[in-house]
Amino acid sequence: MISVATWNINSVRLRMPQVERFLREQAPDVLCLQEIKCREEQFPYEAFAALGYGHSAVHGQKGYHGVATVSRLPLRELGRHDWQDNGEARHVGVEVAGKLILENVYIPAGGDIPDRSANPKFGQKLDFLERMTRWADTLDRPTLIVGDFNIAPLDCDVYDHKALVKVVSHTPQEVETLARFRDAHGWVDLGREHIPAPGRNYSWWSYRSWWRQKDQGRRLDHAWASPELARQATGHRVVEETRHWDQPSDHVPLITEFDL
DNA sequence: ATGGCTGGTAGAACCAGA
Repeated sequence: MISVATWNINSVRLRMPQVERFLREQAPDVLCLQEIKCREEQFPYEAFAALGYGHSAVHGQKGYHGVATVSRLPLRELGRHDWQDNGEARHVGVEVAGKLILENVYIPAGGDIPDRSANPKFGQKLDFLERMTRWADTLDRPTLIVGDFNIAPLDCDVYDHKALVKVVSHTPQEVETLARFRDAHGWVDLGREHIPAPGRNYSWWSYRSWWRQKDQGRRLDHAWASPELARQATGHRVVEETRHWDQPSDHVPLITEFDL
């Protein structure tokens, strides 16, 4: 059995107490982090090693973004894609224990206005997805891709579909672009395999207080597997309680278990 | 109903998140 967690941590250095608690309580074999917000030399390797997570693949940058995969099992780094073609650190790929190809990705948020000409960030988000799609079309090994996709694909993945259909993260253009990525490889959305729609399955709530009070969540974080690997997924859960801890990330972790 | 919150880099207000 191999268990893989993914969590947008919103600054790994600030959030290490929460990460430690999560690893002690949930004990996944592998943890994929997004938004570590530090350079590689600033990453808390020693703290992870002390918890048993001595293997890591870190792709960081100063201040923003950044991803890291830490593991109790040996990792072999496979590479880092720059699907936005602008130097931002948003992906790292590894092989876990010679058994699992694991891609850790942080898809761009996309800014405020869902229009490529008015808002270049929205175009960059779509371009990122289209480059991912071309990459997915070439895959020839069972793969797991996890991370913060910054898209809530189903109507039931947001608290109010009608209210959010023009809000970046839930627009038809993003949902359709993500569907083309899915279809390029036949990815299986494990979150909805194990928690069928319209079951409650949010992974993000704004820090702004009334959003939290009204449970206005969105499902932005995902674990998608190749079809053959998806059949080996034996469990999947959202650890929602972390959103109620002190100084929480605005995202909560997902954990998927595989019979490997 | 409002994204009226949060983190990083600054070294005061910005940018970025989504």
